[in-house]
Amino acid sequence: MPELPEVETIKNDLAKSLVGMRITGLWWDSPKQLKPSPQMVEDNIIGTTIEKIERRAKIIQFFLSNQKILIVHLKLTGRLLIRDRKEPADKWAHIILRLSDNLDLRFCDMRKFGYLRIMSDEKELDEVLKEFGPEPFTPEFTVEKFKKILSVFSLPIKILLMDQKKIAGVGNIYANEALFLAGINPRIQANTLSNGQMVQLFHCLLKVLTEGIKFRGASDQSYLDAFGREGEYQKHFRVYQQDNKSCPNKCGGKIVRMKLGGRGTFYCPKCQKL
DNA sequence: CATGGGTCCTGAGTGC
DNA sequence: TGCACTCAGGACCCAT
Repeated sequence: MPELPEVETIKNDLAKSLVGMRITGLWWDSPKQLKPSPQMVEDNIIGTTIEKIERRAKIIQFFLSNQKILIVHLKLTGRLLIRDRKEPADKWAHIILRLSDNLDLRFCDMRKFGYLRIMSDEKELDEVLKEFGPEPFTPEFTVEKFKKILSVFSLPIKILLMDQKKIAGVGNIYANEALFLAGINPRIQANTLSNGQMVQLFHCLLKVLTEGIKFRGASDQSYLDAFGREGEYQKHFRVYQQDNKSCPNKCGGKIVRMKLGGRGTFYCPKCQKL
């Protein structure tokens, strides 16, 4: 599933290839995934030029020449593929933007949880984006800010890490990996971590996110970049989906899978004690 | 503020 | 071989 590193990779691919392109058409077979409605999206994008493409949290933003912004959330199984129009149809393609130079931007989504949404102006976009917590890799994401957030909540630390309102962009893969690297049990209440543990976790989180970007994301089930290529980070998972394998720290223990907040959670009981 | 449940959706996996 | 069933999960919504 696309998290910060995967969405960042896709955004960079798109920015490289699509800035300056004109949107000439829209095709869809899944109306619910075009918000607020297919007609509204169509009316606001046709004939515009893509001026800038950015990412905030797991959301990709296309800034258009008419000052509207098209945002995309890939959720669990969404893909954005740049294709030549004559290339064969992609599996699970539900929305296609027709672009200049005979290009398609194909939104494919097996589970149909993702969406495209047109924002009428920057103000409306800001209303959405301001709900997110601090963005990793920006100056506002400091160790002090991180510690402050953790100290306010008694939630299990893994649930806090994945809460987009608290910290932006972190999902299940990178939360599991960061907690393992930091040697912190996913169930521990955030506000009971020691200063040292919080500092450690801050650095481990940035480390795994950096690794994820370096390896162009993790293709554990359905993720592909904008050119249809798999990422490599799944080859470097320490604990995510590694249940029953021996702990990478060679502690002699085995990685265990449990449920936390309804989500698959992977950890080493010996290295990440409660 | 915390916690737990339901919702969206469909491919993959299991059991018979 | 095929049918019925369960499971997975990001974000959001609701009730308690």
